Amino acid sequence: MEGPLYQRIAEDLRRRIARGDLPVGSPLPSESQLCEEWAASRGPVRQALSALRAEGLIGGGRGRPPIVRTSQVPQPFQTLLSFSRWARSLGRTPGQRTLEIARRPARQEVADALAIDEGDFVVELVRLRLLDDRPTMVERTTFVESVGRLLLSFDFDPDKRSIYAYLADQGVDLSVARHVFDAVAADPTDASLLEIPEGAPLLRERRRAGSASGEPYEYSDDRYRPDVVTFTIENAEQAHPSVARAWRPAPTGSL
Amino acid sequence: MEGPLYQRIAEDLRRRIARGDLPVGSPLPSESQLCEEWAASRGPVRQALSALRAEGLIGGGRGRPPIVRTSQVPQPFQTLLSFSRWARSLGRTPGQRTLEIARRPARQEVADALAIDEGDFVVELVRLRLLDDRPTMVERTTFVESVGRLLLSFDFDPDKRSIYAYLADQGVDLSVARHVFDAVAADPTDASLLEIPEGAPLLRERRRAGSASGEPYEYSDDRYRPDVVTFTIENAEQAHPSVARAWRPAPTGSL
DNA sequence: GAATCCTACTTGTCATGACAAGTGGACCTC
DNA sequence: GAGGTCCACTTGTCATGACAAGTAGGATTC
Repeated sequence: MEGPLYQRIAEDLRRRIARGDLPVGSPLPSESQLCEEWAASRGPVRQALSALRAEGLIGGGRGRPPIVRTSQVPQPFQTLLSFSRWARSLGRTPGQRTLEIARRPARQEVADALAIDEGDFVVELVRLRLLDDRPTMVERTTFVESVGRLLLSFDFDPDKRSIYAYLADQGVDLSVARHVFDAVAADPTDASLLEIPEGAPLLRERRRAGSASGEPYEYSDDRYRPDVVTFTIENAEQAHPSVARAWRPAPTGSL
Repeated sequence: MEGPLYQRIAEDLRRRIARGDLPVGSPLPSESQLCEEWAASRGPVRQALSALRAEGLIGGGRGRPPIVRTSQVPQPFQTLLSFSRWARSLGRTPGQRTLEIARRPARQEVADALAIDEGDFVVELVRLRLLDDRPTMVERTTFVESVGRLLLSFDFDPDKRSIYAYLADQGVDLSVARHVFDAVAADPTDASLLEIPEGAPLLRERRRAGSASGEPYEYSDDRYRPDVVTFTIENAEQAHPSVARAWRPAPTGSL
């Protein structure tokens, strides 16, 4: 383990919480105990605890020791980015049928989103995503060519493996994303793939994702059956909002 | 000004930034200067700067002074809660036509959301919301009776004043909310009010808001014209997500 | 003139010490 | 036993001092 002392302390505590060594509801070691453990002064120890507090992992306050609040902080970024990872985190089985993968010139809308010129080559991927074998979402993703060419390689099968896991292995840094939600009517393709009437309302997520420096790598137009998937924002006056994609088990799910 | 020193320092800096005394892009006073100003040690000063950094107000790093990044931190909670406040923050003119305000027994779905029994009395409010006189959203809001009775009072006109501002004055503490997004087809009422064909896709936000202790006060079913309003989530791997309601000026807005 | 080096200044990290404020339990009193 | 008091222990806040790491600009060298 490297880095500053306070980060090592925080990392160690995070691991102990995640592994259940420090179960939910149990108190953390007191500051003075942590100081002894690490032969550190209170500065780095308090900095580490402050980081965990900001992540929502621990609570507590003056006079009482910090309490473990939750064993795992939700990871909204990965959850919103990868359909298959999200499905598995819910204990459901993701599936997919790749309908088309093509290298072609970018349309205007795509070029705008990816900050390239109209006509520049991009790699487009159209997939039907399934949840427990039920048609759930039609995904039309466009990658800039430098990233997309990795997907055209012969040793990658988009029906077997997560695209994002594969791209991460290849060194593609996807770490910022912007999701815009609206509603659209199902076009004939959507309707036949999702097994709904043409014109039925679909929840559309348009996503642009890219590197930390803001360079866009992918643009996607995803259309969900609203009776299967919803998106949720939890919001409090004095806290950071949390966002999540939610699966709707019953036809008329409650809020 | 009261409270701990570091909070007073942070508050003072926030005010200086908000008032334009420290414009966007300009460097803050160095830590040592702040120490002199406040006759404080580096501890509280750094704690204050750290708070501003967490709020996204300032940037900077080792070796370079902190830079003002933005003069006002977005307030996603209020922005998502109050339509009129959101509209005004965009420089647009909100409008509204109250179609119905009634005291009646709760339906099943509403009772579930408000954690009351079916048949308990609630106050329902149906409003058409306008943006620059264009029909934008149909809002069907239900309040628990203790809150709703405030709206039935004669000295409140829902077409003149923000409901949330009024309720806040009356001591109603709305500070946590949960928003669930999906898509629905416009029913005949939606269609005629929003001036769209029946069956057209609408972006639906179902919102439950309540007190900090989790007691629900209102449940709302809001249906937006997707060509006017979208919702956006900005997401980064190592940062808290930010959420916003967005106005779509052009018929085919870009991402 | 251009590249390099050096230096003053900045923030990041950590140690040590001190006191205030709040909690919870042991203890005592009634 | 009920209630109040006291005290040890916790975290919150702040001061002081030190060194590391990074930046930016001037001085030096080529």
